[in-house]
Amino acid sequence: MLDPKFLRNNLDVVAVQLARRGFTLDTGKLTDLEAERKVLQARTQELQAERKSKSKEIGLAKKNGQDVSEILSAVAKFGDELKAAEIRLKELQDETHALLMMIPNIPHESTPDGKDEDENVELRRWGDIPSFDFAVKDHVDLGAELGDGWNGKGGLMDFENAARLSGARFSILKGPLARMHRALIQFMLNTHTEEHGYSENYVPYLVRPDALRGTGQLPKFKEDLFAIEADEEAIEADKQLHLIPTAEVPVTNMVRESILDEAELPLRLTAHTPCFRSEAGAYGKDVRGLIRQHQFEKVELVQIVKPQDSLSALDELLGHAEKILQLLNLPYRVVALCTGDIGFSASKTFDLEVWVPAQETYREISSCSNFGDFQARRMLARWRNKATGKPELVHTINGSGLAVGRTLVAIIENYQQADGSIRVPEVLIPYMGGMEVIR
RNA sequence: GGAGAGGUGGCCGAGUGGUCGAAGGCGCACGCCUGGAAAGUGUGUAAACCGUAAGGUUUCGAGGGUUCGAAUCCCUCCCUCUUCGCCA
Repeated sequence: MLDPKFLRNNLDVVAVQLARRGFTLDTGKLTDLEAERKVLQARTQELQAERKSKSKEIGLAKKNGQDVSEILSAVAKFGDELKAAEIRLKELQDETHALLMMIPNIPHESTPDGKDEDENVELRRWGDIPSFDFAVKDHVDLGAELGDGWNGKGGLMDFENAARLSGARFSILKGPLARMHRALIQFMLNTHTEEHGYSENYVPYLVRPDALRGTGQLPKFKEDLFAIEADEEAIEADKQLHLIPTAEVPVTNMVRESILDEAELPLRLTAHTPCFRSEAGAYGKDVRGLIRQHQFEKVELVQIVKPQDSLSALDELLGHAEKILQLLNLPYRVVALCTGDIGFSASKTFDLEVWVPAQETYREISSCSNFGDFQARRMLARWRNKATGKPELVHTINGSGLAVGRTLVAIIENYQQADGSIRVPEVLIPYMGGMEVIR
């Protein structure tokens, strides 16, 4: 959420900044709401102050054994007006808040302008794109042909069977492929906790709407989430559980409604979780196979930092994600997302895109964003500034380190051999019980 | 799921209808003391919101109710702890 105070005092400036990302701010609506709110709030508070002082008078008078009937009737006179004012004020505040919750973050000044992903800016490339002296296959074909005879049928990557259980966009991994998937998770977590200073967390996969509002998935992106069936009462009480679309939600919300000591910062948190997304995007070659699933695994990196540190922390976190690709020797590039492509809550985002040989292109494998105080304000996550003695909003940063399924895709395709077998990346061999090739 | 006990400021903890946003302690900040530190000691220190400010409003798990007035009384719900049952 944007700072409501800043917003109403700089409506036109904010509108211009939001226009950079293609969002049209309804300034007229906000102005109208604000005008009515201001008058009403002043009046309401005036009446409340009146009631408060009168009530104190009554208390004193009673104690002194004086007659209070005169004061009582004075209070009764404006009771109805006060009640009506309070109700209307609440309505106005709720309406304004609902509007505010639908407004995306302001892009950071360093975020390049652009209307969509075509205008993202490539910053650098790493690694050598492998050349093959045979026709490369994609991971779907490779996976289906691997493990001949393994448990009878279906290859090591089986979408047909998964579809029978769960429908489209689910997958089954078997044998050494399932193990490599698990190996990747261990490898990523070990690297981040042992080399990059993150603390490991195990977190809930089901969360309440408040947590999702905190990080920005709600209220605007309800259709992308899987919700658990709940009765009217639970929904009314705002307790309906949702499957997490990313570990960002439970991990970032670990600091919600708290005031952190300055000495505790920065917090570097990591967690491996499954992620569930119901997004019903178009099918096509570029989302074939394991690329876009309703259920996938991810190792997430989150940092909670002081505002002045967030830009450098984003660079640092990006480096931590890059390190995984480097250790796996997977070629990738770093892309700065333009204003038209950054997510709702983000002010600045770098994507890591890994080389996918079968598509002869780079595909997103990690998205690292600085949210500024946007999520912190929604969560009421603060730190105590020693200089001022006051609580101030933290800044939040997160990124995938990495998406496990897509990393598996990248390994399968980049490490494929002419006979359809897959070499195991050097760093994963210990995690694979010494296995060097998957056949 | 049953029974019992609880949910108060950054933390602990007092407070059962009125001058309570709330004693006391811890922590923190600044000062005194000290060669320096610790100890001791003095003062200050909840948050959110409105307001340029002065100042004001709200908040004692959440929501509703009673009342001129609620941390305090009533109702509903949530959560935590203990215990029994069940279970991985």
